[in-house]
Amino acid sequence: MENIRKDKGKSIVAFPDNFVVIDIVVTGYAFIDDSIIEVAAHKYSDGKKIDEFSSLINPNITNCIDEYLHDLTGITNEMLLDAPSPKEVLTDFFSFIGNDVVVGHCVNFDINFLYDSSLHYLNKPFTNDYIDTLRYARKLLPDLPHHRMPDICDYFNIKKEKYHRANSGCELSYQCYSNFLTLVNDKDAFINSFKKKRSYSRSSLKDLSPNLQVIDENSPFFNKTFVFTGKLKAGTRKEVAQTVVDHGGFCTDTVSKKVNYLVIGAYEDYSLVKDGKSSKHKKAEKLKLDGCDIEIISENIFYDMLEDCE
DNA sequence: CTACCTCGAGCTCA
DNA sequence: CTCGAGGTAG
Repeated sequence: MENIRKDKGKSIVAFPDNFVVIDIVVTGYAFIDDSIIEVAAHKYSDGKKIDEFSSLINPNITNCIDEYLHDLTGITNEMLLDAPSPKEVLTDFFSFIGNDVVVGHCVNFDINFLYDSSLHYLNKPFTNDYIDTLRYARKLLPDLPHHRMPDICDYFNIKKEKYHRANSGCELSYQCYSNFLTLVNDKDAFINSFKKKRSYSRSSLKDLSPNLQVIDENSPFFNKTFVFTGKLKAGTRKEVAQTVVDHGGFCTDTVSKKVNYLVIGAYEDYSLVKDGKSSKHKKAEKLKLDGCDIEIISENIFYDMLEDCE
């Protein structure tokens, strides 16, 4: 399990003058059980296609194309009978690609398949760096609900016929790639947008406001401040916090002197929590010893309190 | 507060 | 891969 495909190339964001668009057709998504039955590669230099390669592959597995796959691709079992062996095709295919950067949509998937096949049939890894237009799509068109190949083609008005064949897959990937490049105004900014550290912004429970309705001043929640730790059975923390607020209470993310209740959910399965108590739990116990008005209650007691004021 | 870690879900590929 | 939602430490 460790260090799988350790010599695999990197997924890069770049604007190379020379690259090779690739696409493959496989019998399914399982890397171990399924086989590559077609490959294609289109070589580009300074914006022009200068060469191309494609071939079916005979994996030597009888009837490896079922009805579904035939309907999808148009490839038949008979067509594969005359095709060369994986070893022959892959040798020529990798030789054609050379050391160029590889481009494709969700090409990470193709790379993984090719890596495994290369190891298996040629006894060497596939190490080329690659540009995955799926990453570009998600970055440049964040509002699109999906970023599958047909979605991207529709967005750019690219005609997609028989795109489940390797050659047309290359063609479509290239068109998508070109269109994405036109959307990039500032190359450095684009590259940097992939390097940005992820933000850890968390919507705080403090800012929740009551959902409407009249607030019962006699409710045990009224003007009381709650903090949660662990996973709650009743739903997400925010949802539970909302009900507290609706009953006139407050919620925060941190335990302090102003907190009246700490609700203990399930956190045994959190690997981060050592010696059985979360940091919030320990802090609350300390505050209680110091004489603060803070109650540590179980999740179930909390739900009982909720029921009592329905 | 802010910064960083980690687990899991959803996405995408024929 | 990316992100949301949990955690921790300073």
